[in-house]
Amino acid sequence: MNISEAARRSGLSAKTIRYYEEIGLIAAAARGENGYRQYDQAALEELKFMARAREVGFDLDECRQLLMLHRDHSRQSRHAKALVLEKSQQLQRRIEQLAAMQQVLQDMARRCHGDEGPEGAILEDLAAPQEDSV
Amino acid sequence: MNISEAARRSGLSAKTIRYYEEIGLIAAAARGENGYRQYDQAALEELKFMARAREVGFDLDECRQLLMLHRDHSRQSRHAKALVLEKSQQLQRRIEQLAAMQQVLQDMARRCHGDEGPEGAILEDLAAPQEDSV
DNA sequence: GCTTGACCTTCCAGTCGCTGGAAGGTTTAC
DNA sequence: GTAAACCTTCCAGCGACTGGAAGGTCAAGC
Repeated sequence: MNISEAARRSGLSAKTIRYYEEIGLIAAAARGENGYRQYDQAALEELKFMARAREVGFDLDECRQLLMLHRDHSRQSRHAKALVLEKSQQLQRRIEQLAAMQQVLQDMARRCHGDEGPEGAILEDLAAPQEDSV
Repeated sequence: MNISEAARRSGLSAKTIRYYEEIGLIAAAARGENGYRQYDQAALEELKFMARAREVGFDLDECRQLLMLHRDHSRQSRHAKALVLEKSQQLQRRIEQLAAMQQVLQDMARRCHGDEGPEGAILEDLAAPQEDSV
């Protein structure tokens, strides 16, 4: 299949697929007589793997590691597990951060009349946050 | 005060402060005889405002809008409230996304022996995720 | 056979929000 | 006097793409 079909099926954009190839993250695709990139099932699986790993929050370097583990999936799930656990903890921390921020925003919105008022509470909040938030 | 002191007190880096000035996000700082940037209390307040707004998740363009509202804080808290509510909703969606991802990672780790096994479940998961996850 | 439009290719530039580093001037402390 | 710690400007680079230009190819319709 051509690149746009591979893109559609993997969930990556054609641009992104070319980019991954360019930086050596995935193997260079086979080419047809016309020079077009050709993707077979195995290549598509790697693209899907990448899309999924990116979605789940791995950065490109982590994806590279996972993909390598995936390719020679002889053993070494320990590496993969460690990677996943670390990423999961990172994600947990990030979620907590965002939740705290969201709390601040909610408080700000709640305390703001939103119509007129002398000078809405929101901007005050950003200028000098409440003691008890975040 | 000089830029490093302003940086210390605002929570931004000196580099970042210069960058904000360069892109016209904050007013150009006054200069001393030696050409060094000088920050007074008012300037420092704007820097703090920026640091806080960034922390809370506004991008630079949103910060620019909020800062403008903050400067002529005559009225128009409606704009600020709308901005904050929208951002809060965005944040909510992002949190839900991340939580879903984290769930996937946790499932992956849980189902992975992590020592040997034929080929740990993690890489399988990325290649072909479980029907019931995400 | 010709045109149209949707593909495909490469390459270069830009995005966002900084960060690092070079090359040089100034101030402060010993 | 000199060393360290500031400050200045400018230019390059990060990650992970995205957009666009310039041009080649392919399939369908007339």
